[in-house]
Amino acid sequence: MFLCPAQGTEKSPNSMSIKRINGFADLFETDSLLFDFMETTCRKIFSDYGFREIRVPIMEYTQLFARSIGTETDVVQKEMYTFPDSHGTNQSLRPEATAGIMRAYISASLHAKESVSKLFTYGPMFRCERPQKGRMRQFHQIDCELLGSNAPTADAEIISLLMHYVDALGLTDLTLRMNNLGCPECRPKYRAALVEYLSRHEADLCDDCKRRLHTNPLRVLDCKKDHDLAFMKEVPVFLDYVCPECARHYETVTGLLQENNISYIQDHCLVRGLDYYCRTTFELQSSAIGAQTAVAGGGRYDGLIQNLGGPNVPGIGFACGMERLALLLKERQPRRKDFYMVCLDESCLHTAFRLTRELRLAGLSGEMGYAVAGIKSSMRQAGKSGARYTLLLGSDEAARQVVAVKDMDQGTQTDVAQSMLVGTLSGKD
RNA sequence: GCGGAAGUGGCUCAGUUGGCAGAGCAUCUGAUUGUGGCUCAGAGGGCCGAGAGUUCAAAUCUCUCCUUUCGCCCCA
Repeated sequence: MFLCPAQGTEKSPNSMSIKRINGFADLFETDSLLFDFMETTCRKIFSDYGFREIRVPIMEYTQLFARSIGTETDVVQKEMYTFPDSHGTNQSLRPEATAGIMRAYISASLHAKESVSKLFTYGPMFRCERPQKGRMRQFHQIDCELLGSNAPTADAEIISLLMHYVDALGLTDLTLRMNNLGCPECRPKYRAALVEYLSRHEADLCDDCKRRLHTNPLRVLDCKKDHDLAFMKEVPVFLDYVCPECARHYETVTGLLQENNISYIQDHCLVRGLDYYCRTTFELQSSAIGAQTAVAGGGRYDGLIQNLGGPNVPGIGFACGMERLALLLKERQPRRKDFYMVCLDESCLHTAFRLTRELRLAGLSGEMGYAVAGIKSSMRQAGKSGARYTLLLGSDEAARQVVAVKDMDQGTQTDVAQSMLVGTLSGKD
């Protein structure tokens, strides 16, 4: 201790508390229960549809994301957490899950083992954006991918699953928006026509859209500022450029949705931020969660696996933002504990510990006070724990240890032999 | 990366023209009640985000920085 300098009133730097990283959240019980609910419901429903869980690493080589998401996207350009490994090769925390799943699919040659692969995962993703409501730097997504089928029924099944899932969570007031993005045959023609039209009105576009016109012209379509401009009413629509195959595919998908009472809004302005999407595109929106309206989004990505060096296998999938779902979910109550063990006498502490352990091994849930406290504060703790039964363990005049079981709902109290405790509490359920 | 707003006990926030740092809730203690929830009394707990400046005097005024938050951008 003599090495320590005299402590004055100055605060030593070591005593400063370490802060949480901006955009990274701590989830305490209330939020944690919401995530547990979302995950449990997800596992149940997704597996009912034949999807299997896959867990992929949260880091991949940066190149994987660059090639799948698109080198020009903001996500790749400036939002990824990227570090060199010991050989100097860049690796990144995943900003989304699809790329990693595609890589795993190719690595494991799943296409050779089964014609169709239905996979889902959920977990943390990382994007270094400015945090705001519904947008964290570490955020969580549920991700669902259906690989190996280009059939419209696959598209409809994926959307049906998504709608089933949010319904099971008890969410209403969500809007499904749909659009057809076409294929590498027809989309470039539309894109060219759009750029040609918008270039003629470039002077009237907002500053963001002037930039978008060159980086991602389809994005101009869903600009909030320019949407109501007069010349936007005359903007070329994709429907006039779509090839017959894409048109037929999309009509079948939307027909299936209509037949099954899955309502949606046809939104010609709906586009995706990531490069790999084609044909069927959809987004699930809510107006109740702030500026970030998208709760889930997805679509078809038929060329992606081949682009990543895999076989030419089509795919469709979606990602669902769990923080955004959580904003819409009602608070969930923790499961009620069966008992709270109060020890009234120092000589009973070991017995209290043993009885608590026996009750737990028998499948009952509960806690015990760790030390003998005053009856008042002990009862207070018992009350706060919310447990159904308070167990009072103490010694009588003959120094025998006795347990009293108090029913916290009815206020009744009965003495119970130690050997009967498990049976008594189990029987009361 | 760019804007707006806000930082005062654990939490939610008052704090007047600059003049001793406050309330409610929570926590703990005590009283009362049959051994918890109600009521009453009391206590602990603060570098007023950080640093400079103005002033006899700054939580308060000025500047800088930091953090948080809501938007823009982007995305789920």
